[in-house]
Amino acid sequence: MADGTVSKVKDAPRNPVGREGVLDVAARLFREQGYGSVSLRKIADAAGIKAGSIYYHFGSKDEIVVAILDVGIQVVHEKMRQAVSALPEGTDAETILRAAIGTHLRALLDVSDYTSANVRIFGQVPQSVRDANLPTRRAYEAEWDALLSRLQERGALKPDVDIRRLRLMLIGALNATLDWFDPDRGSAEALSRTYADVFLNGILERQDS
Amino acid sequence: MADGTVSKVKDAPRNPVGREGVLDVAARLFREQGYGSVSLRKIADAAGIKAGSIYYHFGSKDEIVVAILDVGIQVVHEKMRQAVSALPEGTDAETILRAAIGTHLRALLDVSDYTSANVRIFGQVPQSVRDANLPTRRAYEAEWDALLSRLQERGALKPDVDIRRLRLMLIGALNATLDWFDPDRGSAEALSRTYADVFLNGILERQDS
DNA sequence: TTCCCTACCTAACACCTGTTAGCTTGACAG
DNA sequence: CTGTCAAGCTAACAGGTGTTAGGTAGGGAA
Repeated sequence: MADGTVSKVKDAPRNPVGREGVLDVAARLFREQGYGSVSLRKIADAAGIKAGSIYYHFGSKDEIVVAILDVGIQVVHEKMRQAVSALPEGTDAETILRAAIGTHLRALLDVSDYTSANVRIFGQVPQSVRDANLPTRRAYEAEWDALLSRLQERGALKPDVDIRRLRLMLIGALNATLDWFDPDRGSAEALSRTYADVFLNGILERQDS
Repeated sequence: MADGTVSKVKDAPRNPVGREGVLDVAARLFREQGYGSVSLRKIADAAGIKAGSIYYHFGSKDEIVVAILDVGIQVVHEKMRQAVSALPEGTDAETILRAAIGTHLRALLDVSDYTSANVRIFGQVPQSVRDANLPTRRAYEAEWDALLSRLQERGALKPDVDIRRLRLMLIGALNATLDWFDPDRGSAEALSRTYADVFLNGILERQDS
């Protein structure tokens, strides 16, 4: 425990905000206010530093935004992959889909400012920023397409639905919740169950009793 | 037909852009580029006038945006109401819902720059502007809630789904298509059929054969 | 002709934006 | 004590923003 030099162990050295601190603050602001109304000075203020200092960590505003967009997708991608692969082999299609839907929705509504910021601002951001985020985005989309294709080939999904279109509908619908979700009216967990109910079985009462 | 004075009939007097011309151009730009990247100078340029001249027709930029948002909802509201009330009495729930869904989606994707602009920029606009648009929006939401409630009371919809939540899910899902819809990959008409299929009956293959 | 009114233009304003260059601070290593 | 280096500060820049005051062209009415 005791050694010659003091060093190494830092109690509260000066607590610099740092690159990650800036990113965290920026992600929260982008989620709350959208892209257009968040300036570098707002980010700096909220982080407790001055606007110019941001350029010590980032080369441009776009660089911040791209970083946030990428992390946002990586978070939800990783969580979704883990949730699905944690299920025992031979799990039925309904359970798998419920897990995937629930994970995506919780990442969006409960867990990550980065993921919600991504969904919120992707459509507001310059084309070059969108392009930079595309590869990451494509990877997540491919994960969903693979999952859905597997289930369809297994005969669990209706055979006539186009996978790409189904994925766009599904993720689009889930992402849209960000505009109106209110935790006081029910948890993300409960909402995800409702979504799964509707998407899996529809809303029509069936008369095959 | 013929009268003393020439007057009244104008062939092509000077063709002023006018208030409506500005609105039309602005709605298109907002739909294409979002709220943040459309300045008054861009609107003026596209309309063929100078920025200052816009203030002859509008008191502020917000006034333009509010006007566009309101018209956007009114258009789709009117069309949806007409489409549903044009159906003969006693039409089955599935047909009614397909009509409503199809009308909303076509207004969004085919018909109106105002409606698509509304969906695109509502989340990017200052709070005061959103508030100004709320009454119009509420009226359209009420129309949907009334429709869905009627069908649910009739026993056509599953009884355990909350109407408000169902409406948010449905319209949210439809509006999300604006982010990815590509007319080269299929018409809005066809897309609306797919949406109705999924929402009405779900995506799971049923084994009650 | 004279007047009016609509629809526009010109030129400027105060403010905010992203970005840059150069300086300061504080912790640690030798 | 000295030097180094990460982290942040100050002050300014060029350009874009919404907005305003005052001027102007041109058609219709009297």
